[in-house]
Amino acid sequence: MSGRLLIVEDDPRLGPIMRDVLAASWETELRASAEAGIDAVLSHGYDAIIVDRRLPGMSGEELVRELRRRKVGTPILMLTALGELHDRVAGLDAGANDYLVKPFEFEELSARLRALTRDYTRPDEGVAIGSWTFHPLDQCIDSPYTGRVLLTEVEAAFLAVLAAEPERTFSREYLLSAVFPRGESPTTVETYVHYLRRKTDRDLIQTIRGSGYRLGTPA
Amino acid sequence: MSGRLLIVEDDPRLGPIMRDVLAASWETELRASAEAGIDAVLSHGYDAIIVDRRLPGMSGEELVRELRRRKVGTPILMLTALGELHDRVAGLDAGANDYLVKPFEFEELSARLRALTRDYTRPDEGVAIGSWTFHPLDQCIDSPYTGRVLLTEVEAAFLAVLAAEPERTFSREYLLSAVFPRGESPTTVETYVHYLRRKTDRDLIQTIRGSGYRLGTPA
DNA sequence: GGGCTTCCTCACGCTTCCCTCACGGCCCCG
DNA sequence: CGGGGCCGTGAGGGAAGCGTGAGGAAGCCC
Repeated sequence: MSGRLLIVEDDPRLGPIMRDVLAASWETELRASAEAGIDAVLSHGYDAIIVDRRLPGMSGEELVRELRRRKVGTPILMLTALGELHDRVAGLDAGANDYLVKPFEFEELSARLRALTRDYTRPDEGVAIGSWTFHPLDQCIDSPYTGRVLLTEVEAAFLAVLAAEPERTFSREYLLSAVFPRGESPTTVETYVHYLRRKTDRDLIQTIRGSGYRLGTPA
Repeated sequence: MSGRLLIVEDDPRLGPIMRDVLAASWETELRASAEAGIDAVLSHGYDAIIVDRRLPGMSGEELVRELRRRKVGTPILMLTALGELHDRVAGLDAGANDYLVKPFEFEELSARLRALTRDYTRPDEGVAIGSWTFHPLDQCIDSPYTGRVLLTEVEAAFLAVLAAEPERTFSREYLLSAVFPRGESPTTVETYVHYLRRKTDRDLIQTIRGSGYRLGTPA
């Protein structure tokens, strides 16, 4: 199982087929409209997304643009019946990472997904967060001033999610589903923000009132 | 100029053409064999690599595999005359990030390179308002002089409406119905103009007496 | 088994924000 | 120059969102 995959496809035949075929190697989820897709991404988080270019209402391209605008960095593969050059260019420039023309073979789709989600840079050196250095594998975080602080498993997982995309603001629901797979109480998020802030410093995690939390120093 | 690009291509006609065409947006370098390509990568570092699948001696696929084995994470686009499915799958599984079949159009090659090297984590540029830069999603506004100011939800929504059409003068009623869906008191508009002016500077929003408000830069 | 850490829930209290209102100043017109 | 409509500004009530401490349940190590 390579991770979580979202498919945004309104074709009532192709959608379910893709979902079922790819279910062999992915935890797949299917949505039939761009709006539903955005909702899903913002509240759950995926490792890859397949988007049909032609969707009822908001198009696949607009969907991609909206997600990129919201700083969602998840790899996106765009799917289309149109093989024209300018369509492909437009799709890629909207923010898609790859482009596949229908009809396609599932084996190629699988290979492209694998290529998109491969992670070549698994840093062991740690991630910089403000003046701190976070070591996900060692579950600790260093400061040049106050030294090293050990984190618990959940604290480290929580911070890792935020650190994966430092510029992005994560909603409460996203964090909840990303860190706590079973539906925990929403206030748990606040508690762990509190723990991390107490262990490090108050400004490590920023509150965006009404939206969620994000890392670091906007000032 | 998007960065440094390495082309590994032995075709004495196609290689130089690619190098010259892509030189418009990349600092390009050309190598004619896999071995020379590996040398170049290990000693220089690039932001993207184009590899022909068919090369004299060591193949493009082996080249990719070797680079990945050495933990080189640079995005690689593979190029080939072979359009067969199993070739494409093999190329991607070797570690290439994308695959383009000859003959191709340069515009698509460019678009795919752009897609491969795009950095989603860089902060978006925001909307310019006078000397300020407004970031709707982050709910903040930057000034080169006084730094960043955080806005509340309603303040940001209010400013977003004005910024959508910077040249337009918005009536009080329009702003009221656009920002405050339920019919709020008309003076609320004045209050939020006031909040925004206090947080930024007096000239950010201009009063058009008898008509409404518009964004700065009067002339 | 006892004491410790960790994980998660809950409820109280506080901060922040939203919106209203009333007063006072400014501008333009008569 | 005086008056009336417009607009700016400060204070404040109410509510939503968030922070924080206490505490119970479960696992771990002695």
